[in-house]
Amino acid sequence: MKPESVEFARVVAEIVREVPEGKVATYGDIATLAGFPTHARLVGKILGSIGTASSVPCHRIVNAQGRTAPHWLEQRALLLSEGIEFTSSGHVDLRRYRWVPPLPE
DNA sequence: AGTTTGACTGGAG
DNA sequence: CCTCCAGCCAAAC
Repeated sequence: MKPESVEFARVVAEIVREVPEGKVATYGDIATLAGFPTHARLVGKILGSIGTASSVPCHRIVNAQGRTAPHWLEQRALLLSEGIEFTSSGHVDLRRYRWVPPLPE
């Protein structure tokens, strides 16, 4: 099997779980933090395989444009309930809500 | 082993 | 703001 794929999926879940309420992260960010900057699409696939029932707040993950997933209509409502504001065109204001991981001094 | 697909990205029209 | 296009890379067929 491929330990890399399993590890990647595991790390992605770990990172997404660290995203605080009221904040969002992009697929590219998660992929980069996981150690694979070029696998943004894989992040989406993994989150999809995880499912919303998981302890991973996958609804806080949006694309680099601050837009919600095209095939997941409920996501927008979830973000709104966490206090995240959307612009008139329906995208998250990344300028204010993008999550920045805690830096180790 | 070749082709298609995708919860992406950034730029162009 | 919207849609389309090309680049990207691993998983699924």
